[in-house]
Amino acid sequence: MPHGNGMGPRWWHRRFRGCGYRMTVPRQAILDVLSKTSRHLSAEDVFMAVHKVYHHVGLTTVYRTLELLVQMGLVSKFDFGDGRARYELLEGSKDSGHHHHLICTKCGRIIDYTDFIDEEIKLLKETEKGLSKKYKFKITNHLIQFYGLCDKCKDKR
Amino acid sequence: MPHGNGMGPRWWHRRFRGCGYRMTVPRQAILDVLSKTSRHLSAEDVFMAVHKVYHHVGLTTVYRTLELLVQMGLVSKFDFGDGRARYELLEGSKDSGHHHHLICTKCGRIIDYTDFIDEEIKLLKETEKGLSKKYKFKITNHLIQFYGLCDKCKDKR
DNA sequence: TTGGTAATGGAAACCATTATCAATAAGGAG
DNA sequence: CTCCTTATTGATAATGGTTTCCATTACCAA
Ligand SMILES: [Mn+2]
Ligand SMILES: [Mn+2]
Ligand SMILES: [Zn+2]
Ligand SMILES: [Zn+2]
Repeated sequence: MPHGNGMGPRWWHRRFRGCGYRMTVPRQAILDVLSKTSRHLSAEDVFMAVHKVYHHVGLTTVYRTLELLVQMGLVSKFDFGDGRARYELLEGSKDSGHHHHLICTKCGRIIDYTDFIDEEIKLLKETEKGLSKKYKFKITNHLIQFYGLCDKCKDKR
Repeated sequence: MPHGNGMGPRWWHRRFRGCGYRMTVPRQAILDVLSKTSRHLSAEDVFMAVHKVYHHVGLTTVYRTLELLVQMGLVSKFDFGDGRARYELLEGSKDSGHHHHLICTKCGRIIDYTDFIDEEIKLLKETEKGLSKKYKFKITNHLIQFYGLCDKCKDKR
């Protein structure tokens, strides 16, 4: 499900320059790949996709760039328990684009959902307030994942 | 914070035998270590603790046993993002003992909390209901972690 | 166009976890 | 208690995702 939000090469370029980074061919290519999928790609997935177009881009650069993008807040990094990190371009600036995951423990399918985010955010606020008071802990982020069986795996066997 | 709930060597022995497994010295030792701490130990942590008493127990066995305990439902396995799995004995049988985590992104401190579990469970139920309907997804488990700064790290710098 | 330096990529290192396999020992039968 | 079956163990090697190294390349401000 390729998206066509307002972001693109020009925007990224500005963003990079604004942070004092250079916009390079590998970085551009990696962002292109990420922006053209709604799947949760591993570093190697990204590498293979980029490699089809730019044979010279190395896996090391993919790792480095993904880490940079995460650090810049453009990309989220997840661990779904399959032994490799998975990356996903954050759409929209700031908090829009934030979502949670349903993970099928049988086939590994990942489902993004945003439907109930509002209620979860409310819970988050309350929890944050309570925990801040009790543990003097300043919450800056959260991770919520549900595990179970997807429709395809639920029935058979 | 060593706990003294109703479980112990005898109980574990029955549990193992009930599953058709043998109760061995390494397994006993690993359970002892896990039951005497409230920290979230890595496999190597467990190995080192066990090694002090039983020099002959190998790291491989620690990994194998921890995996077995997870699979038996006696131990939870977590990923706090530091590149190694962390294990924790589940106290109480069944769902009691279930809790969530506050993770300090600066010093790595982990705080268990159960205070707001009830509200989260309520949210979970609602979410589960909604998601089941919309995505035909059967939720069996969930992971909720809050990231931020602990009281010690919040202030300085 | 050029120079300073950030960025790159191939290879090697790293490191948590897993696979191998011969030796060991738990525990049921007798 | 002893024997026997076989689950379990542990030293070692292998695996595989991620990082580190470092000489080379190429952004981009001047
Ligand atoms: Mn997602
Ligand atoms: Mn815990
Ligand atoms: Zn599935
Ligand atoms: Zn801290």
